Amino acid sequence: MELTEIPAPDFDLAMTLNSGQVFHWKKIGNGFSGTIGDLPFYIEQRQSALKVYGGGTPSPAREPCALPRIVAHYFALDHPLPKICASFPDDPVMNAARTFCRGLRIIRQPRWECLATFVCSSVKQVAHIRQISKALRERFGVANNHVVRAFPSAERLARSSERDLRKCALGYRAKNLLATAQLVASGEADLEAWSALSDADLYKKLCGLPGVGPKIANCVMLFAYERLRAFPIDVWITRVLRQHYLPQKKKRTVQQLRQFSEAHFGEYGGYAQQYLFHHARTTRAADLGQASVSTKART
DNA sequence: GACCAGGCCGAGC
DNA sequence: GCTCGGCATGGT
Repeated sequence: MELTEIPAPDFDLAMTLNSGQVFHWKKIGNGFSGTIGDLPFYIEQRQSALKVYGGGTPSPAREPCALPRIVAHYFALDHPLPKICASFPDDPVMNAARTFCRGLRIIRQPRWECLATFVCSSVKQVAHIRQISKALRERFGVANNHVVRAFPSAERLARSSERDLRKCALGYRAKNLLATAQLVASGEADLEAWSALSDADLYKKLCGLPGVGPKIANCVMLFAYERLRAFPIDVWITRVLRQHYLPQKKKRTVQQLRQFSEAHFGEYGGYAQQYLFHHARTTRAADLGQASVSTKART
């Protein structure tokens, strides 16, 4: 394995990998093992630098200096994070999230891997999505002699069956994953070509795929197409918006939440959303943990 | 052992 | 156009 070190200012590796945008990185020692596309990596953060072991076996097809570029691109180290955070609205909830999530970046994920993973994500907790990602990689991914296998291609999953996919604890999502894999494998859904589309057209295309609706389409736009405005609204964000931004006796409709968030969070709304999501989810989980501990102590 | 989870889809209004 | 139930499964 080659070892390189790359500068990574304004970046928190653990925060980014644990924020619920990517699900396959495994904590090992002081760092994380995972893949970027088909390449295996082990990455440790040392202050504002990353120590990168990786890329698997060096191949003549790849220039030696390519690895730092691949890593820096994946973690979007070129995103102007101070400017992005400064663009967030100035209010108590957003400010708390911004402070809590310092160094969190929106990763540039491979399109198919991101789409497939989020098709599997509906009404699943983050911990379970990780399990599904792992199961799919181990059952269908190519062995790479590494801790984490690469995500299986659309072609590979298209050749599987709903029965086999269900063995990865997918439940009813198996049918959608298979159908979407077949559309992508056949070329009918050309994920790479779609990167040239406008936000609105890309959104329509994604929503045309089995198992993809407004929420998952926005996740894929944000995490795989670098549409940093895209604002996925899941149960956590719905709670945040209803509690802190649009409190009202009469429940706001999903439509109202969409209109508000698109207008209110601006150019980097997707980043703001991710900060709000991760902060809400993490602090809520901590609260629940505390509560159960104190309950136990009392009984 | 309930309750909940990064929703989507078709059916019935 | 909108609301509502069904869908599988495991973590908390």
